[in-house]
Amino acid sequence: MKRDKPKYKQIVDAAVIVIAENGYHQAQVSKIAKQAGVADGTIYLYFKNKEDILISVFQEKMTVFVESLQDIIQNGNSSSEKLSRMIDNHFNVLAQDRHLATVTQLELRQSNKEIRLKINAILKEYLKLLDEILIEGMLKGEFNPAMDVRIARQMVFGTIDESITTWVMNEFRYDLLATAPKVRYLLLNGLTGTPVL
Amino acid sequence: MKRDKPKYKQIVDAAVIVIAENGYHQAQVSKIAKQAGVADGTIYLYFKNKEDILISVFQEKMTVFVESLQDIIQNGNSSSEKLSRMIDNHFNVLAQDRHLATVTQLELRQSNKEIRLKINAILKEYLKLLDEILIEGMLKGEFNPAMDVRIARQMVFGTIDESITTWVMNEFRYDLLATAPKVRYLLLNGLTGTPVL
Amino acid sequence: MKRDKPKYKQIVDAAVIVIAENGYHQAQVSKIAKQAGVADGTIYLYFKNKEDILISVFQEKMTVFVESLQDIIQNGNSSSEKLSRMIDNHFNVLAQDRHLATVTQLELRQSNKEIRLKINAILKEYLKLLDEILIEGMLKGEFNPAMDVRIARQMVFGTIDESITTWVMNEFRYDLLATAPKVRYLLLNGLTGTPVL
Amino acid sequence: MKRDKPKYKQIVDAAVIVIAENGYHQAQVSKIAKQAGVADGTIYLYFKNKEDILISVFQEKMTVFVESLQDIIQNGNSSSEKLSRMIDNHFNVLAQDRHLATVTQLELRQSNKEIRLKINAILKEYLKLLDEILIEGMLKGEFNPAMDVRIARQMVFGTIDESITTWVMNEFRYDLLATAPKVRYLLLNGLTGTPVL
DNA sequence: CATGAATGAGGATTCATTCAT
DNA sequence: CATGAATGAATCCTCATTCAT
Repeated sequence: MKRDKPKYKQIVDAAVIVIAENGYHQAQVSKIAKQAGVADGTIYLYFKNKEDILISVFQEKMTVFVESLQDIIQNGNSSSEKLSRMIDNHFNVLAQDRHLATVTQLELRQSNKEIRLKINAILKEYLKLLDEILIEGMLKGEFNPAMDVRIARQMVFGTIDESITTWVMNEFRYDLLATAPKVRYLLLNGLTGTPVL
Repeated sequence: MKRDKPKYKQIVDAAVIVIAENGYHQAQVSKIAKQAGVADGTIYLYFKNKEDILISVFQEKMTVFVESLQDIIQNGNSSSEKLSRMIDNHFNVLAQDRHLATVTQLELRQSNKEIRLKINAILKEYLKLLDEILIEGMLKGEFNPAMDVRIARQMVFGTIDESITTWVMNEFRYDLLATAPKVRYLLLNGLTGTPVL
Repeated sequence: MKRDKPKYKQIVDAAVIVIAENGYHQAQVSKIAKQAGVADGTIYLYFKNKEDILISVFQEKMTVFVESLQDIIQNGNSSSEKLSRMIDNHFNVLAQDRHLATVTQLELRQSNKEIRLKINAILKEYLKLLDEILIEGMLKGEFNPAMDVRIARQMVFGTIDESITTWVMNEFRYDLLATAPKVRYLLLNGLTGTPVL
Repeated sequence: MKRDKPKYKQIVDAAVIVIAENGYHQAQVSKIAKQAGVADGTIYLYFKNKEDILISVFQEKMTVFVESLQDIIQNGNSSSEKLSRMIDNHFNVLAQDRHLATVTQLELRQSNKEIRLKINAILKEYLKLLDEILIEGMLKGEFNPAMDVRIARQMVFGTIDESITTWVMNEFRYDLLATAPKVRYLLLNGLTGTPVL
């Protein structure tokens, strides 16, 4: 499997650095090759084309999220606790790797529709796990049993995503982690803090 | 004022169509000119450069949102009603113009950092109005007076944005408008539906 | 005759200023029109095309040189005195109008071969008068009767031209007029200062 | 060193031909590439941009002049002999390569100020060698010890330049080489042929 | 496996000129 | 006579990808 060869990871990591430091549109294949310490042509022994590199970057990094989330789901207690830990984990990973945060929140979104669709397909696995938490919570009565799961998932993910993107756009000027509990609280209770009928 | 001349609007509208139908990176100036029914050079009598066209597209269309929202704020009753109407308005405008939805949710985000920053600056005005609604609601006791407005705003906008983007990515396959009341309900009440302490 | 109409001269003078201040390649028709205080289209009521403007500039200004030289030839005494006065005149006119010097020595030479050929045709009249002085001097025995007039003319004109061009290129940093007598002396006596057999 | 690679010279030579045959403003990069037998993109592996090609053309060809002149200075006897050989050499090189003559005398002068300044800097080396000959001759008493070297240099170079430019403009219709000894004679003895006091 | 020199398609922008008013 | 909005042709350069070594 090519994904186990050392140069594969070498190139993926080089891509993250190059994209974070130069921006999506200035991340030429030759720059990535140089950063990875290989020749331009070598890239094409491990990746079909440039698009394949970008998607692989997302895939490799997403794996970390998915695995953490699987662990959280298996070892958590209540659904709201799982949700909290999912939020914390999401914020933590990106707060600790600003290169990665820049790449996922800003740069990779500049890719064309085709790539974005493939990225979204990869993201789906993560969102499916989120759905699991939500559904479990609904069944258990922790979450509103009448809510639309899709909308709920979009609210959770959209809020997290928007928060982190804003943080990146503001050049990491404030403490992202302090935001996590507030996000959790607001997602659970909504704007009113008490149910509106 | 050039922005009042008919050709200005003609070109902006042409740009929306061309970008929606061809994608951001395939939206050449010559295509926009052709769609607008003017010569390539005419574009440059109304716009400084291609970037200026793209920003103007966003600005012109954003004006519709901002003006509607200003109207909603002035004529609405309760804060939660204003929020509801804001959400409805946002969904309605884009549900009725799929070209525009494609452009704002997918294509325009492929632009480079410079353009994105300018787009974000325009967006701020809209978000400021959203903040007004939220703050008013907190003062009136309709919204949780203890909540962090920034996070609340990110939740509202992030949820709306994520919902619409998903709809566009799924190629408009379901009824977006049916989503609006659910989004409203979930934003107000949160996942639990009852306050969690 | 169009050349007697006030706007004709107005445009020619505007062209000199615009070319001197912006350079040949930045001297657009619209800039010349603006400087002349007329509309772009008006230019074409007085000139066939842009090339026609440039040639007219040279022609109008060359007239000054030619008329002065005709006067010098008619009123001078010895041939070497005529030559001296011709040199002085050439240096004087350009020393007093740095815009004109910039235009004739640097900017107008950036024009294409076609224009340069037409400019050279206009220059010929001036060079013919120079030939007259030289031939008269040869007949009178003031100048070497055995010399090749064409080469002699090229030496005189080439030396003057090179001197003035160097002065313009050095941004008028030294006194051009102090150069005139030295040029005259060297042209008459050559490098040796005494005849070489 | 890129300048030693065969393609470098190949492209420079192609540029001379293309410029000579099509004129400066019609010498597109793609034409030069085609003439050189390489792809357009290959040009940019050897040259930074089009301006770099043009300057390199002048530099490469000027090197021939400078090296010949250095040889002449080292191996010549009297100063006037060195001057004669310098003149002969200048005329010879251009008489034998009409493409080059067209390019240096007419086409390259159409370039913008930036390029012209760089070309002039290259030319200075050549003129410095000319100054050496003149100064040596003054010290030895072969040339007028009282003359202004700058003016003398301008006379020598201006005369040669004017002669060759005229020849090119007249489309090589007469024998340039026959001109060389006359130029030499006139430069040394001046117009009078006998000293004027 | 690895290299890196070579390829060549593709697009924003300027500006001389026209012509309806 | 005068205007100035509109025209549209024309070109340098980048960079993903290939393939001979």
